[in-house]
Amino acid sequence: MTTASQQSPGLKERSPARFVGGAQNKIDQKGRVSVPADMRRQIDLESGELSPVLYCCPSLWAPELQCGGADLVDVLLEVVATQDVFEKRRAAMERAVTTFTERLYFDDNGRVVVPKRLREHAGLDGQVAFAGAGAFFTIARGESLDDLWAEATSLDEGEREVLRVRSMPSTLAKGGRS
Amino acid sequence: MTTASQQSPGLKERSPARFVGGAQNKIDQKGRVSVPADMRRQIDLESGELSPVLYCCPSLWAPELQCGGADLVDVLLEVVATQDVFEKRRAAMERAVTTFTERLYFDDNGRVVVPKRLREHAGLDGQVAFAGAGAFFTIARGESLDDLWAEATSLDEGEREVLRVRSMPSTLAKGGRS
DNA sequence: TTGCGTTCCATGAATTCCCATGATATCCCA
DNA sequence: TGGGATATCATGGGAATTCATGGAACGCAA
Repeated sequence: MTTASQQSPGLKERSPARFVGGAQNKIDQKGRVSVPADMRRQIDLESGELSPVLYCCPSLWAPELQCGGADLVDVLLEVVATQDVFEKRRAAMERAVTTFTERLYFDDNGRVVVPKRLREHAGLDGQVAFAGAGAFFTIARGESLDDLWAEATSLDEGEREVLRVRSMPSTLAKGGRS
Repeated sequence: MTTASQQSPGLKERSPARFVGGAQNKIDQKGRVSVPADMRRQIDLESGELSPVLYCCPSLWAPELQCGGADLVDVLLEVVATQDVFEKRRAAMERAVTTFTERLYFDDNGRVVVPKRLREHAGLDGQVAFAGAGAFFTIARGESLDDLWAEATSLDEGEREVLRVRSMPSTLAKGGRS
């Protein structure tokens, strides 16, 4: 409600922040990985009656995979749309998003097989990290979760102070205006 | 029937969650904690038809957890969006807010299991303190409620004034909690 | 046959569910 | 307005289920 009114008119009203949390699982020789239960649950939710499917796209910005439900391509196209690049470049990106996205199916243990091409793009081997990113989640190297954590918790004092002050309850007591 | 329930005409029917009050509960070996009944009630309210879920995010500026309903991630992303940091830095922060925020489910007794990573971030063990903070509430080490109280009651007049101004939401100021 | 991909079953560990308990708080009615 | 009856809460422990993962069996094409 609150944020919906601030979004650009064209955007569809979708439930925000579906994928959260992080996890580390193993990928085996055959390329099988268990998708963390809670993320699978989100996919289940969204797919309703249909049998749940995982859409998986190599990130154009990092050695990782971007995954989500049936709306993943839409989501990624929106992301691309926010990029400040030339029209031609953007067209290429849109093309890539649609062309290289793969549709993966779950076995009855909640695993998917990540195709070799995608595995290689993200350098997946042994431990892999799942990271919720709102409208989608990412799969990357196993240590990447710790990297992210380190990055997030390594604020210098200046930043910390700014954050603290601005995030006092007053700032967060939303709902005042609409 | 209290007069406090009168709302100014402009306000939405569905008021945003306001978490107030404090409590101390125990966290057990399995990482389970009872969420104080009144805070749980706020979550229930806000979630409406949906089964109530608790979102739980490690604070980036203190050893504590920020918790709230389904809109917590939105709230935190708004905060991050106000930050004056490099684009790249902000992206990392946004990512952190989603990746390290966990979605927790209540058991029949109103308990949630706090994942190990979050427990460690906040140093939760034994007694833990819940503190309402407006749009969200925090979970921290057990003694911190007393610390908070001590801190709040030991401000000099200058500090007190600053705090008062910063933490007085305009709507509350004019709306008039009696 | 050999290599590759897929489906199925097995297993230990972790997590969730469920019931029991004591302690407060709330209600109700004389 | 007492004070007992009844709900609500916070907490503990054990049973049952889910999860992640490994490996075997199966089918298919080169």
